[in-house]
Amino acid sequence: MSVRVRFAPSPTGPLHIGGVRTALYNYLFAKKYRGVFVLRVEDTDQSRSVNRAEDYISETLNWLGITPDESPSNPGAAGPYRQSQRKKIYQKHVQLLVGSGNAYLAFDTPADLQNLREVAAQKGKRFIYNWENRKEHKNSLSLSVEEVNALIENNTPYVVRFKSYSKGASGSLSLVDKIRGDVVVDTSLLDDKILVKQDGMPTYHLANVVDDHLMGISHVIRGEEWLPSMALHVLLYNAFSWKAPVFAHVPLILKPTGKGKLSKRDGDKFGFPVFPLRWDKHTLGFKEAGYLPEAMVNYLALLGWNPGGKEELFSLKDLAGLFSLDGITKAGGRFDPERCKWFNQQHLHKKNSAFIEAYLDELLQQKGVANTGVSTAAVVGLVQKRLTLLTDLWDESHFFYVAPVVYDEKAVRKEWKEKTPGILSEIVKVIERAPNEEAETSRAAIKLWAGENNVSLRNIMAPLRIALVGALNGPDVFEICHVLGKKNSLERIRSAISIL
RNA sequence: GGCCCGUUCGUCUAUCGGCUAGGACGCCAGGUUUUCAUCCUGGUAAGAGGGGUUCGAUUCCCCUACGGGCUACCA
Repeated sequence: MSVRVRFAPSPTGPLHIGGVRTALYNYLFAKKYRGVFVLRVEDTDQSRSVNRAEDYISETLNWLGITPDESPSNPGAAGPYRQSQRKKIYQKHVQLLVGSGNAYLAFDTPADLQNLREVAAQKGKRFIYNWENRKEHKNSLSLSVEEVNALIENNTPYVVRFKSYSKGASGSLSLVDKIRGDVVVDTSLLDDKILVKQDGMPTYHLANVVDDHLMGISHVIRGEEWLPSMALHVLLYNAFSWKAPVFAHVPLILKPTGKGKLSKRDGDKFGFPVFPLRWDKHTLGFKEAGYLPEAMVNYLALLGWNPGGKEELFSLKDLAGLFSLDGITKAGGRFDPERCKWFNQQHLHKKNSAFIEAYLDELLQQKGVANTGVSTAAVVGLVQKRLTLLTDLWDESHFFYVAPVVYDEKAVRKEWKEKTPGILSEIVKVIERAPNEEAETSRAAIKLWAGENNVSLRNIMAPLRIALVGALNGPDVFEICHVLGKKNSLERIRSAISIL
């Protein structure tokens, strides 16, 4: 059987990290079995759909490198890939269900239902529209054919409900989830879910089942929040006499601390992004926060799944080769920002330096730093291993481009002594005399001078660093000198001597 | 409340009846780097509780507790 999987988000806003992982698992599964990864947009709720959201989803998948094989913008033979464009298909199929007695028309208004709920709530119960009471409501089961026809003639709004269980039938339904194993449900506890809304649009349940079948989906890999609906969906497949796909419900991603699943607001609360890309001014994404798509993919893949070995650093390609539904965890996993950062650091260190150089060049342009003659490649060479986030780049490299204007107070107090200007003046001469600008040349020359003049290296290195960087951090001092160039370096030392 | 799912170090996880319970993040200590970071070495810390089954249970079963999800004319 050929593998066809789908990621079916609802375009109601920015895709969040849990959705991203579901998409990733679908992609990995498809690639592992040389199958097809479909993107289907579930925009059946007109009131909640946001135009921009569909683009956002595509951009996110592209950024992560998990591009769908079939999608609204790149349709295959199973289109259209937007549910709002498949209305006729659903109408046709729901007729089948009504015709076979598996579904019926219900004329109860939202107000009616609200009322029933309130009455039940007063008795401390919950109203469920099902086999126990469906005959008491206003629907094509309780009304005569003439009454129903009259209502339809009068354009009375109605919904279509699924007849989920009938009295006397066996309520025990055994379901199989690839991750959880057997799940037995009592279908007499199910309610008669609405299949088609008053506006003629299908609900998720109908659209989902019809589309998955028509699009030839072999495996439904989706979030655990759908587990309770699996029985309804299987019942629907049965009602259509269709073979149900394999279901795999993946565990949810939980908040780093506290209760519940990760939500939009947790980003602000914990100070990390929860969205892949920037959505608006207030919600920036992992990308803008300096995360690499490789790191996101790696971290997310391993949150809720693992291949078993001790290796943890994987590329998307590695993961696609290793992926298996069997390795998915049953329990929900907490999002750990620290661990996510670590993955980013690791991938950043492994990243082709040309990528970081390009990022730096762009950054310099943004900062309005004119051509300083400093080699971007050389800077990245010294600085790449010091990055955790891409956005650390300026912190780590600004002093290559902008001479210190202020000097770290604490550092100066500690390391800038009375004799320091004198020593540095001599160092200036030593550097001037050096035959070339190589780091090792100046290192050797200064070491030699220090030895000859009985000055401890500490009294040279720290002040030198303060003069060049403005603080006591950064790469090797001589390497900095080398990248800065002799002229630049000497200027900085002289200027520090005069200022401090 | 009802229904469903889950439960190994603080966190992500390995273990598919034999365990001195392994790895990773974090944290702590040491080393390298005359700085900081990287890197290396070591340390810290766990199978929710109670019953079974078994020669033996983290592993299988039951109960309890706790956590999570669902319970819309939202997905």
